[in-house]
Amino acid sequence: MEPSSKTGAGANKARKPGAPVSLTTLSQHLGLSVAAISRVLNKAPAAKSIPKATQDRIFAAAKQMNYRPNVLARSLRRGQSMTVGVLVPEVSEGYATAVLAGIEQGLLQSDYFFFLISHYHREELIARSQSMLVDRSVDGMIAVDTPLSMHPPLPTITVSCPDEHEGITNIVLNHRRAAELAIDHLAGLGHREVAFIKGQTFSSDTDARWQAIRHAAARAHLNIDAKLTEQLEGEAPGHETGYFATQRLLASNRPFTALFAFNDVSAIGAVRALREAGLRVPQDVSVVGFDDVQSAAFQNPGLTTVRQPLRTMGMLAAEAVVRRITSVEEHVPAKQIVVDPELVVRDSTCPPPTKRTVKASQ
Amino acid sequence: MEPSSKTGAGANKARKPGAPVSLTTLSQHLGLSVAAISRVLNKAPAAKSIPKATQDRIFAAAKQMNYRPNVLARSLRRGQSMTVGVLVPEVSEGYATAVLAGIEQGLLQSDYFFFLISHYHREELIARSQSMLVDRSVDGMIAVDTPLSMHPPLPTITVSCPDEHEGITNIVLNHRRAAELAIDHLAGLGHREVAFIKGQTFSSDTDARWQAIRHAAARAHLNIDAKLTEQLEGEAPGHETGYFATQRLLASNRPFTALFAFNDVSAIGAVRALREAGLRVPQDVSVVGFDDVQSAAFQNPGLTTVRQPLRTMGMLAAEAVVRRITSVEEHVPAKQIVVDPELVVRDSTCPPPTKRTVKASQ
DNA sequence: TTGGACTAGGCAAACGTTTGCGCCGAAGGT
DNA sequence: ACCTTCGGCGCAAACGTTTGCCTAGTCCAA
Repeated sequence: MEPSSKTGAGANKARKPGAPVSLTTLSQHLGLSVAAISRVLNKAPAAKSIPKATQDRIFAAAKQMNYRPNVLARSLRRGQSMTVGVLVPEVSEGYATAVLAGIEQGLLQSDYFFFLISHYHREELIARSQSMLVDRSVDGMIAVDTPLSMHPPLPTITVSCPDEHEGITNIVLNHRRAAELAIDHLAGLGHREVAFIKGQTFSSDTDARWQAIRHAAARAHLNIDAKLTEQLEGEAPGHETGYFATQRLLASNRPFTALFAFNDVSAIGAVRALREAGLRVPQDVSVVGFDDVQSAAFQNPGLTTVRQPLRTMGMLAAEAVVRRITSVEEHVPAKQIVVDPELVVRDSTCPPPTKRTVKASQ
Repeated sequence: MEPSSKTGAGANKARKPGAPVSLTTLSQHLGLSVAAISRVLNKAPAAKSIPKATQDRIFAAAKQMNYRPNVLARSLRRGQSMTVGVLVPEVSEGYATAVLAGIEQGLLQSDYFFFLISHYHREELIARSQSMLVDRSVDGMIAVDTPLSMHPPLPTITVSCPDEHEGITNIVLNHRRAAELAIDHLAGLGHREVAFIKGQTFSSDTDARWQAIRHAAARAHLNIDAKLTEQLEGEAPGHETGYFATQRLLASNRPFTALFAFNDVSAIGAVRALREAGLRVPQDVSVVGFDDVQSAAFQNPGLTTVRQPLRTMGMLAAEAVVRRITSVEEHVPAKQIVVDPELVVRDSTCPPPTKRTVKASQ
């Protein structure tokens, strides 16, 4: 007649041995209601009224039967999936990948998983990805170098996306400082004729970086020759784009003693183009990259570059999005989080050649 | 009294304007049961008995109210989450990243999403990741260059994991052919003293590749000098490992005219070590890499390498795992899927120097 | 007139959790 | 003796789907 024995014996449904063990399984095993078990296992406040002895029984049974909560059911009920969506231009070498590594680390620390989608900078894919992620009930989003197409209905953090969406926190590099590091380095070495390669139009950092460069150049009394600025072209972010941009630069037949590329990958392409034109790096032309991707140190020559703390930026993004998801209070979130660059001097820069006879040797 | 008007007027619960629209919302709007709507929207066989006019009404309302099925509820009910888990050693430049790009593409084509976890080759992390993924109710798994710790209870595809787990399909390179391509290339150029850098012990390809190399060397009547074989050491898969391995090779003071590295990343490190020792690549020492990662072409010199179709391997893995998940019939799956390598000759290889005076110049 | 067969759907159970509320007994206060 | 207050749980609804089974009407043949 006592309820425990009744429920305990009332295990009318025999469990298949292979089937996963649910709260119901446990409740039959223990002669307790699923409610009680759920509360105890989740250490809910209501579990306070349940005596220690019972709690221990519950924990022991859960461990012994290897109970694993069904995340889908829990998510459905709780209305949060412990999942965030991550949008990147693409999974390849370089920028986004390094950030992604940081995101992964940061999210995993808080028990969040993520769905990854790459959109190859195609606008309709960005839109579609955003809504697919929402449909998948992610709790938030992180967008890396991605111009968001719609205003996201979820907590969202962007990395290097300067378009000012309302209520979105942007993780951004201190562009001004970055530009000054590179420009001052080159000017300090004595360079006066510096060529520039700007980023693709679709890349979110392009404008901000360029503004910063102009500012830093003016500050260093360095003249920017419009004829010595080129732009990365094409969708693919590979080395070729930098290679071609440099070829165009060389074709203009204006002499330059240094080149500041938009990123390391294009800088590497640039080095190749210079070399093919018979110019030595750094003796004839110094080259400065941007990002400090892993392979930058192992280029030949080792690439002088402005390091972005990419992995850190990813971690910051992850922490920020989790904070936004879990914070109940709606205190207005920071508009941006600024991280600082660092100049890494390697072997691709040196003082300019003393005689001014340098020219595309052709 | 008619049921339609009754249910239609019976919309007792007013929907919050911001709340997502569910089947219930639609059913109240249409005066139909959720069951009918679900069947029609899913084009279930039972929907056949529902007239075209009603179906059209349903579709129209779903579109107009922008109904999006709740994936969690659906997954819970159906018992499948349309999600697979992907295990990689780490998100960085090189091997795993390229495979990952293929996996992403392949999965997205079939409307599968994926959870990504990297384990940094740490055994306890592999075990933990595997069970976390199972807890997240993934429908299957793909493991890239990962020694699985437990036999997975789910459809699983591995990429380059030769440990023979029962019922697992492994995507694998034709190692024999790969070795022959490289060895025959070097032997054909006239190299007789070839150094080798093997992979880290934890890397799944290491053994198979080394066997294949020995076989190919024997076939080409090329002697393998045990003193001229080194191994990558350390956990991190960066360029440094190749750099240090090459330094050890040089320290042995045995002359060699060519070096076959385990992968491109270590080959790049090797080039730097050689250069620092005063050796020119390729004039003094030819270097052959493996993988053909994106930056290989833009090394200086451009790296001769054995290309693995990494992206394709990822796509194959994705397609295979989807096939395994969705196939009802339990026909024994293929043990492995073999893909073919390709030799990419660039500028890091040439015939050996004619005079045999080459030696570590120090 | 009865009995299929077909049409057009509805009911309710399930999937596994979480959680608001309620119930019962015992202890304690007045 | 009665009321209150806990302690120790249990009931059942809810999250949003999917799906096996049912019903109510209609049409047609026997």
